[in-house]
Amino acid sequence: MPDQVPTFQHSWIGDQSLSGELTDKQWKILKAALTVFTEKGYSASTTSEIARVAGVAEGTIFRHFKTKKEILLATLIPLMQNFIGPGATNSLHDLLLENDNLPMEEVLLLILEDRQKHIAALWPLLRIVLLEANYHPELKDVLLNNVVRKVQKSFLVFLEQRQRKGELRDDLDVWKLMCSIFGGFVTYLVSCTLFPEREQGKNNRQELKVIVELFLRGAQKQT
Amino acid sequence: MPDQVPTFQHSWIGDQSLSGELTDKQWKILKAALTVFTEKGYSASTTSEIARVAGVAEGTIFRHFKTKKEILLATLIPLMQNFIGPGATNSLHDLLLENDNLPMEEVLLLILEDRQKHIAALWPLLRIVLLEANYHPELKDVLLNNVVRKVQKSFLVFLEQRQRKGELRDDLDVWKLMCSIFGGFVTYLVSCTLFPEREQGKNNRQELKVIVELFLRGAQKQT
Amino acid sequence: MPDQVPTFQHSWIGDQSLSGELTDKQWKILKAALTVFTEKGYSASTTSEIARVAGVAEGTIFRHFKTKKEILLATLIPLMQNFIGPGATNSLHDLLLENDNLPMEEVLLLILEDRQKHIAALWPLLRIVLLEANYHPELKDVLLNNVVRKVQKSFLVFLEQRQRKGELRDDLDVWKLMCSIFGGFVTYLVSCTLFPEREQGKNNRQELKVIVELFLRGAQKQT
Amino acid sequence: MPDQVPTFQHSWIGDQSLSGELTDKQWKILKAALTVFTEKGYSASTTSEIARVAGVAEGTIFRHFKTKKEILLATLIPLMQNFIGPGATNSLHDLLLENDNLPMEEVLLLILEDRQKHIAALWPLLRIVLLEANYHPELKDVLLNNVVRKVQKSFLVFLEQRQRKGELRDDLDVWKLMCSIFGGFVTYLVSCTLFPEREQGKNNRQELKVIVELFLRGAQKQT
DNA sequence: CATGAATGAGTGTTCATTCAT
DNA sequence: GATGAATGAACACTCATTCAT
Repeated sequence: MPDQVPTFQHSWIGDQSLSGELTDKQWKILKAALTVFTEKGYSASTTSEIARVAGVAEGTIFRHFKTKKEILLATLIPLMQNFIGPGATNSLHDLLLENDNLPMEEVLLLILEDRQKHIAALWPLLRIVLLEANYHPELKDVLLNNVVRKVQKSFLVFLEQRQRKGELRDDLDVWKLMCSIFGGFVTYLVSCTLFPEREQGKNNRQELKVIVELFLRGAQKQT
Repeated sequence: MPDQVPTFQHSWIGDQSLSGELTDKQWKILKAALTVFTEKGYSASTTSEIARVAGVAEGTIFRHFKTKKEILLATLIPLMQNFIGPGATNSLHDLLLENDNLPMEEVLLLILEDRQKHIAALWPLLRIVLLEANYHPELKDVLLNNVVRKVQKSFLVFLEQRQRKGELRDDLDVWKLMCSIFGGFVTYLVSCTLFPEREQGKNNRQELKVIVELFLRGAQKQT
Repeated sequence: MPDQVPTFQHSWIGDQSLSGELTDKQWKILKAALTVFTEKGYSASTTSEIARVAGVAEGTIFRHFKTKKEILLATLIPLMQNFIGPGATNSLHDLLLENDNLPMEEVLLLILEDRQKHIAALWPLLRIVLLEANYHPELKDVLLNNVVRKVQKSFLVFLEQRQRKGELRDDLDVWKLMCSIFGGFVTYLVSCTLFPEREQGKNNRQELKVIVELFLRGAQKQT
Repeated sequence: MPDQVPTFQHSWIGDQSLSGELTDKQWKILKAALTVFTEKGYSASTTSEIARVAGVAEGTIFRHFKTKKEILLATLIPLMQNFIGPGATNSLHDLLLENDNLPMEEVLLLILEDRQKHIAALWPLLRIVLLEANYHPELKDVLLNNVVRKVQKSFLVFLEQRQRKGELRDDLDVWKLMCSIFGGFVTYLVSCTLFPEREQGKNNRQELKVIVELFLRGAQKQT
């Protein structure tokens, strides 16, 4: 996955790499750190293993990053800022632009399919971000501001548009609409992972369609 | 929270406390361990801090638990089996029994209010369980079998009843119904925590009502 | 082996058991200590294992012996004084008395056979005594004075008798005679243990006979 | 003693020092370990004392040796393979070659004198090897194969030669001849150490001569 | 007198960090 | 800049010894 990341463009931790350029060494170290953190979590990872995986000497790591914690931040924060965040909204944005005239139901299905692919590809990275954000406020802040809020915003914008178009109820808070569709969708993804037997042999697109339909028409039996 | 736990009645790790009785010392150690794990996570916690918090010598800990990991399991597994799991279903069960004749909408509201209180009370505990389950398969197993499956089941039973009564659509998988209401609800709770400013001055019960209403009637504008 | 030890009659370590009587508890502890020390050596043994093997509480041990080291001394010193030492000389003494008129060659054979049996029976005990004597001067003293010197003395007395009878050269130090026969014999025993394949299918008594014959007639080819 | 050891040329424990070169630090650690083990035995020695004696940090030890036990093996095994073993046979070999035409009696005397010096110089090392071989099969194996068997072999070869020359009885197992002279000699050495008063004022060479003479001519009075 | 839970100094070992080369 | 040996504080865990019951 990191191979698609062009370069870390914006901010950086500490005083190194202010230019936004990453040397080959730094790149190798961060890639290695991500691999190791992803497998064992931050606390259970050792700098010596990161060095080994990166193919550099242990001392070299501390020439680029003052502490182990700085490696964590230098790995995850740029990834959130430049990769997870943008990645989460860009494709969404394009998708919405290109399908502005499609009916709600179909656009939502496209969105969910796109999100599903995206999340699956990013899962190991997302997992470590979500886990470590619990113990490192710096991560939590960036996660909220650069990922969560952005995703919310594009969703909200989309929902508001459709609301204005008259395709969605306007007696309800858009926020709750988002909770509903997003929550239903994520819970479905999680339950597919936890209980894979339940989804065996089913058509994924068909299943997502049901989620969308349920969101739009509601659970109550029509009389 | 642990103060409400009467005694750990069922299983226990290793051969100690098979009777389900916890000595005062064991209780103190586990309570301290829970506190420390909750604050720092398992890996970053030290047995010496647990001992300090428990007010016992470090050696005492190892008289009761062979390894640090056993402390983790001995803390979280019984809590899941005897406290989180039952706590998650018991009150739900009673609630459903007592309100069998209430309309869907009202019962769901009662359920969500009850769940919200429950989750809020348990949050620190739930958080550490969810986090550590990522690194300890033993925890994941118990979490799935003693908590997740149980909660699902009571939900499903309830939804199926109402489906049979004709109050819910029967052209849909109950499982998806559950994903929808459960996901919408949890996402709402999470977003309240992450963005408290959004809920300020709002009536909680009123908000939950909207969630329920949205679930039942759907997001699409009625024509 | 300890079952044959009647009671520890003489000295005792510390102020307990001056009477020479051993309570049942003390007996059990010392027997257990001997077992454990014999298997793992003193340093690698733990008082908790001794207690377990003895079937008493760990605290009970320290009611009878002030320190772990005192257990070692209380176990091995009386055994050397009352069991190994006497055992090494008594049977020898009897054997010599009863066979005063037998020729040198035959008596020596009887002696070696008797010693071989004795050493084989005592080996685990002798081994721990010889090993720990290297690290505990108190043990070394008792070993020298109560075992080594005694064995030497009976040997020397015997050899001197035979020397006076004209059966042994009197131009040589009896001491050296003893070194020769004793050393040859012990080396033979050790090599039997280290290289058991070498003795397979051989008649033990015949082998000992060769040792004796070699000692008496020498290695040089007679012309 | 270690100062005479040039470098450890052959095998080594683990994957360090395969080249047979020892860094200064490794050398210091092993020398310190040998000192401490020699004084207190393996079990009673602590890695912290070894570090102190070696003049390095405790952590440094574990950069070179994975466990305490590996220190023991890395110390004693190469010493047996490259120092004790060869040292035990080399000088013997030369001695026999150079004195092939000397009479048995004189060669044996030279051998014993040489062995005596050798053993005296090596005694602390030999002692710890013999003691710890009782608890560590790996040590026992190397001791048997690289020391004991080698010494035996050179002895046996020598004795067989002399047997063929007609200087030793050929009606006897060479093995027993070896037990006899070797055992008598070692027992003499041991008794000199245990009872130094006995040898005071005596001429060592003269004493060894008696041992040899006794071995060759036997203890029986010639008529 | 016997117990065994409690102790805490000490153990072997790890690891983030430093620094001479 | 890169190295990797060295560090030493901290870690999980052990165990001889104590002492309230």
